[in-house]
Amino acid sequence: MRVPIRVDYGVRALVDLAINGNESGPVRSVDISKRTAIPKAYLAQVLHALKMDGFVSSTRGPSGGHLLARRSSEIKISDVMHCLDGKENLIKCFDDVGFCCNVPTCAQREVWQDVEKVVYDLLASISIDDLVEKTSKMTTEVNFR
Amino acid sequence: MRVPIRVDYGVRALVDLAINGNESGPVRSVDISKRTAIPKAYLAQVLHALKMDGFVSSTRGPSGGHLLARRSSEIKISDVMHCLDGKENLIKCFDDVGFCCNVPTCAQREVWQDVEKVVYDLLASISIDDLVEKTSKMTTEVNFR
DNA sequence: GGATTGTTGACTTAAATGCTCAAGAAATAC
DNA sequence: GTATTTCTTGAGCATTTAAGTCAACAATCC
Repeated sequence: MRVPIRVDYGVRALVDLAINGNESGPVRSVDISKRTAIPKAYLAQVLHALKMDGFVSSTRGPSGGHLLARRSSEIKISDVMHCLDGKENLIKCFDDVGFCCNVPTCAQREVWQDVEKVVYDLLASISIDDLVEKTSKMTTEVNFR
Repeated sequence: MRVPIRVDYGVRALVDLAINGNESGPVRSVDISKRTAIPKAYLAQVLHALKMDGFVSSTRGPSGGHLLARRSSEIKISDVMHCLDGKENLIKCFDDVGFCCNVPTCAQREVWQDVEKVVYDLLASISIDDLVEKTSKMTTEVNFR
């Protein structure tokens, strides 16, 4: 059970956009890549997926780049997870009807469903903006040393 | 993010052992396999892993098989998870020192750690015996129809 | 000895993951 | 217009993991 790194990449990119994307114009993916150490070409894919789900907007050409399409406080980590980790379930027998043999008396179904819910609820309680706040606090602390 | 089916297999096998393994003797893996629809040879591996971690005992030869080595109320799903899903972390940068570039100011580390904890806590609150109880209730309900 | 059961390691197959590359399309600058 | 810059998109690649099979083996019981 592992969170794909691409979800973490997505969160990092959005946090970067929230910090560095302002009215002065969009942020180039190359710059995000440099700051976050996410491989350039891979980040492009991640950003594109985030665009498809309406979290960022993009413009091409010189002075083009990406911007948040929603307020950072309105993007929850659960959204990013859903966008980049797919829409599938924690365990296969939820999607695959007929995958689970003993449907009527399967007690552990509920367990995995509960796990799913608990994870989702936690991630839904954290927004990109929360992470921006936290990051700025951490940075301050580091600078004070 | 998906729970490997082998964890579910492990839980199913333990529940089966709790129900069908009694003082009359051990349970053959073939029988567990038939009842749970877990592939025979694969189940053997799962049972072996469970044995290595002290959850079941086994005897070979005719009238051999497996038995729970602990009380079913004292085996938590989190134990099974740990046994069969490995000891690694939810996201790679926890194990891999140096994998994460911006260690001092990485806010989302904490997020993934929280997810991990919340999942673990939930699974630690459920025992094999709880599932046995639940299963027997569900079976009764089905039979009453 | 022969039947039965678990043990163990080697293999196979399929899929997912992380990543790269290159040809394209849109926007801007000249 | 052309050149340049940026995102777009599909293809491909290497590695790992998951799920499963198989066969030789070891222990146990009759």
